[in-house]
Amino acid sequence: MDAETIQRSLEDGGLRCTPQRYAVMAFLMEHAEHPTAAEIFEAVNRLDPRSSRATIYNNLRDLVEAGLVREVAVEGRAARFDAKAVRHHHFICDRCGNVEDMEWYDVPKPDADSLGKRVFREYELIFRGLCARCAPRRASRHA
Amino acid sequence: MDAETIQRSLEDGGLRCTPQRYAVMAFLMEHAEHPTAAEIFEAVNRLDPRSSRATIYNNLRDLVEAGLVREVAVEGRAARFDAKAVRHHHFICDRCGNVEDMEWYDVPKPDADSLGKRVFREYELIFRGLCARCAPRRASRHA
DNA sequence: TCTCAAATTAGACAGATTCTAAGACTTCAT
DNA sequence: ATGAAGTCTTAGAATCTGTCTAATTTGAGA
Ligand SMILES: [Mn+2]
Ligand SMILES: [Mn+2]
Ligand SMILES: [Zn+2]
Ligand SMILES: [Zn+2]
Repeated sequence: MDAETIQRSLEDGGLRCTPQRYAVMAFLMEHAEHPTAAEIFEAVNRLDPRSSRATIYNNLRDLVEAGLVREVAVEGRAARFDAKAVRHHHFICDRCGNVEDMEWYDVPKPDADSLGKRVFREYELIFRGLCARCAPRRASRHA
Repeated sequence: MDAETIQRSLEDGGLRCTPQRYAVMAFLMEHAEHPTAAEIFEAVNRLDPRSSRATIYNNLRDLVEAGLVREVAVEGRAARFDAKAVRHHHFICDRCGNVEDMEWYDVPKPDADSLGKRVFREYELIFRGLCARCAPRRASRHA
């Protein structure tokens, strides 16, 4: 992944390009597996400069607020993060909790009636079932 | 809500009808506001018999596994629960995190190609934006 | 160079959920 | 009715995730 590209996307989001912030963004742009904050912390600290846990969380928050990163909540597990490159839906595995990207397609938005006074911003489609790794051992009941 | 109905739905799910489990299921069937485990704990303990926190969580897990209850993960907040009466989508407020029901409508499932070896079980549509209560004060930045 | 806001840090803290180990309750076969 | 075996509940400890605090460092701009 080109350093220029990463730096530019931070600046586009109105964020200064600090070494720690750069490391988080770079890791997310290079890894599409929806890592958790803990995984990002571990990964970026295998190389210098070291980032503290607080900084990982601070930067993830900043990146999400800037719209550069998406946070995916998974029931009962740590949040996962995702550099929003191209629009896409998600598939979440019932068994292992893995989040996988699914090709984007539009679906009809809810009509004004059912929205009422709510202000619509976006939607996403979540598919559930068993991922390719879990499907074969479907019979076994526990992770 | 009819006691018979609640009891029957537990048995349909293959679960024994204990007083504590009944209390959780009854509360969920009578309250559509997607309560958290803590809210359920507090509510069912305003009357006897008392349920411990562990029992609330145990029973919520059992109910979810039995397919009687849905768990809704919201970024950065406690999980919310939902007796799956009628099929519906969800609207989640960006500002206050409230989860609201939206009328169900079908959308096209992903094609076999993009599913690959995954086993599809269900999908849900999540809308995001501002709820009716938050929309008016849209300008203010913090909850 | 100086100043000041922004960013980082270690560690304390808090909230949500799970785990543990013991006891109580059910079921079911005698 | 009795006893064994499994299921359920419980209090509290433990764990995991994420936030906060207060002190320090950094770096952009004057
Ligand atoms: Mn993704
Ligand atoms: Mn609902
Ligand atoms: Zn899986
Ligand atoms: Zn709201």
